[in-house]
Amino acid sequence: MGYLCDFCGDQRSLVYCRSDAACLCLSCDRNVHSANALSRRHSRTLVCERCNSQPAFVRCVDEKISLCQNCDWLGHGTSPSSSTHKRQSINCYSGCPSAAEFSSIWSFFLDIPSMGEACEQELGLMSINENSNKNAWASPEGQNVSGSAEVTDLPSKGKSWAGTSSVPESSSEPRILDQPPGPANECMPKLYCPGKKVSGIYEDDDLYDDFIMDEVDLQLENYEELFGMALSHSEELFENGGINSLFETKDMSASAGDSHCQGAVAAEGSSAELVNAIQPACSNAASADSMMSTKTEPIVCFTARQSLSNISFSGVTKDSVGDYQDCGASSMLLMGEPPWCPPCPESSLHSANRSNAVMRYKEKKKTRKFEKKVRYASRKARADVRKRVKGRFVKAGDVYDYDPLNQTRSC
DNA sequence: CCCCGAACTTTGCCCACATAATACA
DNA sequence: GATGTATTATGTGGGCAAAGTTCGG
Repeated sequence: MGYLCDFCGDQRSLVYCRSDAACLCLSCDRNVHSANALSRRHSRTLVCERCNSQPAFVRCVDEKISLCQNCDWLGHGTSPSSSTHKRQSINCYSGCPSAAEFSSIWSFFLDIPSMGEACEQELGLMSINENSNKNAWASPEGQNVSGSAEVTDLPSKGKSWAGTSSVPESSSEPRILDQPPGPANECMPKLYCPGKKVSGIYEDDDLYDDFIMDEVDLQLENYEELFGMALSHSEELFENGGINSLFETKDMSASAGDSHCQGAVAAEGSSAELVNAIQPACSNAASADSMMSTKTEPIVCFTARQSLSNISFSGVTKDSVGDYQDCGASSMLLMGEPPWCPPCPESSLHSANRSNAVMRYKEKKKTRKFEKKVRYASRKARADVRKRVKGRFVKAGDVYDYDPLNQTRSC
């Protein structure tokens, strides 16, 4: 990734696609992401104008520059003078927005010289016809209408998510960025802690009042049919790094009963408000891989499409649930109760069912095959016939204790 | 309920080498 | 820009050791 478009190698890259881990010019962005419904859902954002390699996460109003989290910290976190710069979070988009629509997403859109030019050239005649589905266009990562939100504390010091595995967070609630980046990752867990009133996240959002996973029948018995349909899709998403579901905890049983803060939830819903309310925890977030590698903070990102009473989780399959190690997320899904939901009497009524569900889940997981994907069949073929000593390859001609071909030993 | 040790399970590393990827002329 | 050569990086599987987990006393 660099200054030039990863696709055409000709134009300047302006947009970063996390799913493709690619920097693209507007023209290629449109071409690539109008190919099919899946690619259209790829979430994109601006490229950091400083390092030109990472997705921009915030825009410095004073400097008129879009920055990734790392560059933001380097630029604003270390210098007292620049730390007071006003910054806006940059939100993601999907679909193939027109110039006007870009402007509505990013109020600063036309302030970006290269964007303005490119836009006139490349997007002038574009429309959003193919995005008749508002959801595809509506920011899958939960930007608000303006497409940008002023934020205060940006995750920062020592938490460069670009290079490490921390997860940046942002809030849908506009906040002023008048302070230097503070300690990272403080906000995200708090956002979803039960019992903690999170200002701005829930209070203005009626939808959230109804967003209770218990209403969603996500019992284990259903997960086959629930996830089955998403299987192929999710595989592609996982392969492409376009992961909507990011799970990372170790112990399902522990987290299953854990009502305390288990992580962030990002959702892409039919309701923009819902989206706004919950997705920002992961919006503008680290690339999927960095999120995946986050060991310290359990992260749950799911995609809810459709009404709340009929949520499906794209990107979450029965396998992906298991693949991510019995995590809080899977338990959440399987138990039909969000991890941030405080214990309540009703939930105890279902404890028996839950135990059964967990048991069945564990058994299923036990028998599940972890299929390894072989990238180079030729290498596999060679490895399959290579002689070994205690499992290790040996030089040709050396004594061996295992020959896969005839299961004999030379010594 | 807590602690300890044994048994069991999971994870990650090692090896050689063909081949893919990259750099350079 | 196209081609050829040299160098570097990658990936493949079975066995082992270490780490982690479970379970019974």
